[in-house]
Amino acid sequence: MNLKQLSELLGLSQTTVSRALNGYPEVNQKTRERVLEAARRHDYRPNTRAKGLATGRSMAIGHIIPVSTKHEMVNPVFGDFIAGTGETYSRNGYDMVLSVVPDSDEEKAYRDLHRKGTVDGVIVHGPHMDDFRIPLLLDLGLPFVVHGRASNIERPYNWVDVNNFSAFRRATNFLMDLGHTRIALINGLESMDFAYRRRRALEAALLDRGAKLDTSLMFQGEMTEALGHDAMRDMLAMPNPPTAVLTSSMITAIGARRAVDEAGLKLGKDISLITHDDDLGYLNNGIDEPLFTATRSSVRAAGRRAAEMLLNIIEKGGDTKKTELLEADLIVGKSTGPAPQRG
Amino acid sequence: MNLKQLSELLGLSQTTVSRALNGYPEVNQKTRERVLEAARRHDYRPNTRAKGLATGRSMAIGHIIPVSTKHEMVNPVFGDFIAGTGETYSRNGYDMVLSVVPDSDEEKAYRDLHRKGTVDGVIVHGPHMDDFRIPLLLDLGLPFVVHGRASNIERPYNWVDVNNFSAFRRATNFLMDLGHTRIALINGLESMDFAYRRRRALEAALLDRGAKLDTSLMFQGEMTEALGHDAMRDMLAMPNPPTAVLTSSMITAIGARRAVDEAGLKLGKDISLITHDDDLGYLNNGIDEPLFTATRSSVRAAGRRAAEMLLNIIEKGGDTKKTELLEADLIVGKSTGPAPQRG
DNA sequence: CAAATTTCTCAAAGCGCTTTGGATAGCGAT
DNA sequence: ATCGCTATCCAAAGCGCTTTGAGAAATTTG
Repeated sequence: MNLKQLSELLGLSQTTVSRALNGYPEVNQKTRERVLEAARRHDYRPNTRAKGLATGRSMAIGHIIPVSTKHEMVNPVFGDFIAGTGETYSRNGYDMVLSVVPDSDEEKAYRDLHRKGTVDGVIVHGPHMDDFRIPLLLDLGLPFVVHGRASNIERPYNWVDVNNFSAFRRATNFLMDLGHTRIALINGLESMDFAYRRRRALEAALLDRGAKLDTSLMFQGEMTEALGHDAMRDMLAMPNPPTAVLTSSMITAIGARRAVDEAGLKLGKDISLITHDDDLGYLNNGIDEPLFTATRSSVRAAGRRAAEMLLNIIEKGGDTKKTELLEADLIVGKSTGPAPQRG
Repeated sequence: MNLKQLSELLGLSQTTVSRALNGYPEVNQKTRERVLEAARRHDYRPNTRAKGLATGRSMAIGHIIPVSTKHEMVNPVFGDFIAGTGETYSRNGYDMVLSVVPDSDEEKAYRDLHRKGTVDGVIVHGPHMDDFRIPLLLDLGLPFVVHGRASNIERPYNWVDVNNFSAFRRATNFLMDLGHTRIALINGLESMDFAYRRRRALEAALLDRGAKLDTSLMFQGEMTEALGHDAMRDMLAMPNPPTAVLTSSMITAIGARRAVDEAGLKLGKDISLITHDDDLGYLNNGIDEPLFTATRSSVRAAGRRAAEMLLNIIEKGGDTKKTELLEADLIVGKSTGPAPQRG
């Protein structure tokens, strides 16, 4: 059933039927009802492509996921993030189109999405400190929102980010209040902007109180369980191990905990740990009392906000760039305690 | 730059340019080269919607992700699976469109995707034993491939699945060879087909050797860390705890390990554990020696296979249904050992 | 050299929708 | 009766592409 058939069936023109369905005023109330009723009865759905061709809109938002041949890993946070964006899209009649491309083709993928008119806008994931995608998209003129920020980029753009700096500063201060001064960091790759900010926050908080940052306690890498485990194991084997550790993800925290267990130590007593918690559905940090003390910020909620911002930009236009900084909660759990006294 | 402009620029008709670009034979080699060169130089990309409208194809595959308001959880496996499908799609010029919908609207979502012509086919995730989506899609006539199977459905359909039954039977036999007879199962929700099959496999393997299945050792639920932890903790508190446990996911296995650690026991010595491992990028099961003994099958590879099957069906047609059963590897790691002798 | 093919190119229709620019009818006002 | 509105409706153009059905030019054949 298409528009033509529907209109013939009703004895009306396509124009009138189209207007009736799309809520234009210049159509009699009676006919509008007749049209709506017929559309419902025949389960009429306008063809997306035809509609898009006529309106110049695609009613779709793109997400590009680069995969590297070296470390072909999908960010575990990704599923929850797009669950958030996706909710917003479908509530507003948009589709989400995902492109999984080799990272060497990433620029081409954005250009194609734009030239081919597949999407009305895109969301950029996991920005690096100096991310080429931002100037690229600004130049293309394709509406976009970045989940995160890129420290080295001057030109304004739209973003939604969690305040990584304040979160990790608070976490550091919390540990120092408990008497910790040797604080390690098991971070994501510091070419990623969020990781860079977290490290800087730790550094700043330590300096603020006259403590020093020990670079031998700084680890970075893909945030796997193995990274957390190996880093923690190596630190515990040091002559002078840290008394507290910050980790950038629940997954690395779990790995770190394994190393602590293996060493026969107890988390929150022998060594303290604070992790960042993206509040992923399948990895919740304890129901009643949280397992880990954590800086928590729902990545799913961030997805919702980013999508809302993008749709708003696409529909309302407006040339001033929008930004939104989400604050993380500091949730106190069982993994932190006073710094142990050295004998 | 669109077709019209490009053809005017070349002094050719749209017909000829279109044919030259799409590789039709009835165009002079010289002109074809001229056209291709001009298209390249002006970075011409045909508009997706216009092309789709003309051809009746959308060059897109849909994935529908239902979210329940009760347990709004995104399957952690999902990210890797669509990484697999997505690779195949983009290699073949297809887009992937994702729809996140409240589970109450799921049927409508499939119908809409079909009526609106948004996609040429869909992939169905996580089938239940008696999944309404399969007859629905068969009736709609929308090409689809199921990742998994639905035990209670008779009509043939296309699927790609891992052999859950043989995997869990092998795992059970492996444990029994080590002397274990009290074997627990921490499963996914048994309304899910894969979970049902795994339980049946355990049951069959036990019966085969004259052992009995103890229903008090059977757990099921969303496969979270907490499920694994709580189930294991409860079992260890039993008067007669199991000596071995099967888990359905790495995440629950991690939770189970935590309970074992908390009880001061040692995995692979005091209690054995075999988990199913979907070989997720961020959760790899040890580099050199696997942490957990596991039945391993890459969900990403399954995604690739499912996508290839679907594209093949869409392009080649053919009415006989295709199926593909992937075998899981049994990987021996540190979490299993001989059954402890009771004092 | 004319006729029959083959090769190459094009104009125009069509995909299913929106939107522009009228047309028509009804109605009170002149 | 005429005019000016307003309220409704419609025919047709257009979005950017593919494809059908022909025509012109080049080539082969008798």
